[in-house]
Amino acid sequence: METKSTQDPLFRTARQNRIFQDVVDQIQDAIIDGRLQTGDKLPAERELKEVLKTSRSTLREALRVLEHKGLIEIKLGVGGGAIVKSVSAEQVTESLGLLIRSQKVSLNHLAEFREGVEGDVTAIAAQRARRTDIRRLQKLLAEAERCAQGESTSVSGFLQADKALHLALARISRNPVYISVLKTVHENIRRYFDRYLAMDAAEMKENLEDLRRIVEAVEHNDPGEARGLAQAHVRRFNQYMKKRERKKTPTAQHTG
Amino acid sequence: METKSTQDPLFRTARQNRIFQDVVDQIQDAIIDGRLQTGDKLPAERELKEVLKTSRSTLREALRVLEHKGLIEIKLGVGGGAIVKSVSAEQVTESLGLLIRSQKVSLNHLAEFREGVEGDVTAIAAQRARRTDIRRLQKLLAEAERCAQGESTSVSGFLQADKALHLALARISRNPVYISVLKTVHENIRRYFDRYLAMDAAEMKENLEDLRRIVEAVEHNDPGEARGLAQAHVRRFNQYMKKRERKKTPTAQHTG
DNA sequence: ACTTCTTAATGGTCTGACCATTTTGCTGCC
DNA sequence: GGCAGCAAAATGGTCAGACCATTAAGAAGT
Repeated sequence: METKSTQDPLFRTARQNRIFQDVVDQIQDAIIDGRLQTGDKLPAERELKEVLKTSRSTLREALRVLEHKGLIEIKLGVGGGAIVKSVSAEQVTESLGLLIRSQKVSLNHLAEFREGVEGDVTAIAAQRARRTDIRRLQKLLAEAERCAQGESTSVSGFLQADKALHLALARISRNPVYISVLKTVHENIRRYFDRYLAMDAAEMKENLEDLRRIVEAVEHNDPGEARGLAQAHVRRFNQYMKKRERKKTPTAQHTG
Repeated sequence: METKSTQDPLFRTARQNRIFQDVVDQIQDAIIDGRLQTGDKLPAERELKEVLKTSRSTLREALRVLEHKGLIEIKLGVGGGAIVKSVSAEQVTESLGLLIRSQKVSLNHLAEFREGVEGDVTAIAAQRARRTDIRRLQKLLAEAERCAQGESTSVSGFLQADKALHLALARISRNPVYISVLKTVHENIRRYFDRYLAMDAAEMKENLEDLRRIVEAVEHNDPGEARGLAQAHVRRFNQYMKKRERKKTPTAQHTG
């Protein structure tokens, strides 16, 4: 059975005696299969514990988990309580973020992944962009331009516009998987590699030119060109980061 | 300020009165910056609550969150307690899985994403495959062959081998981001679209041929060819699923 | 009609108890 | 001496009940 080592475990160890887990499962299932809709409010803890025949502490541990999963939101005070949230990409972000922060993922890993995904997304966007999409891209491009060349150049503003542009491209794909994944990546690039991002004017200009050409390719519905440009853009960006990494003292060493 | 709508919130609402959250943060930070190493054991709840000057229930809510984040593992009995786990990709899987299951993501979305990512991964694998990698692929291929053509054809066996092969390709990339992401996708395809997967012999044979050619391309270090084949393979696979979807009653409609 | 106060619902925390599981080591038989 | 089985203690899991903090809604006063 060669597959044994690679296959995921078919079953998880059945831990009995975890009532809270059962509660989590019950509520989660209800949310996933639609018996609980987004916006619905769960009964108050003191009621729910009666229904579930459990104690309040156990119930609360379950609610904590559901909250952390992003399935419910808990509000305080009168009329508060647990409200079913629409499942979103937030949690994906957090866990991939943990992975990145804990030094399991190097800058190169992330960059390689980004290169592939951003390339795909941009190519798809080039196929699907409508006129309103293009207008939106151009707006963001103008914003980036303003930050890069205007009287008051702003690196952080430029980076923000850059990020917004990438996310806008993801949205044009209209594929929630791409949107979540790219959001995650950008979120974590910003949060954990901010220290490296001190672009000089020349770099910003290069980057801006990249963006301009990408938007142009999307505008002309040229997926191949768009993909290549996006990939080159990511590579360039990564090289800036690596340059900074070499210069500054890395605060996080690799443990591998 | 066009960027406002797209930018992520800079700060989250500062919720005081969430002691457990503070506990979560403290422990998590300790893990992330290395003061707590993988394998370390946290003090017993009754001790830790004294150190943190909190109650056991509050502490337990915090531990529950940390456990769910995959940062600790809790064992029962004497010598049990919370043990620091190495951060892994598990959690990414779960949250993306949630997104997929909650019908925010259609089969087409997933397929499109898969096509891009599997293409990238396979191309990278074709660049990096070593001899041992190739051997491993060939083993898996033989396994798939056995299930598809042998005296006792087994669809589920074939699908498992197929999945294992895709994951093996991801591992050859040696990029943990790709590995996690693909694991997630396959995990969720299997778990939630299983009902569609009742391949007939002809389909299995087609699929097997796809796999054979992919492995061959990887073996010959031909990234372009590998990418194209992988993409075609995903497309074909998706078409099977869609065919099944049309036939059977869809249990999940789209909400938007 | 507006402001302010009161009240009650609800989540957050705390205490202390008991239960269930698991390791450890002791006991006693062979 | 060694091994089976049992007893004890450590530790997480659950429970019940109390009180605190926050919030929205209604009551009261101007």
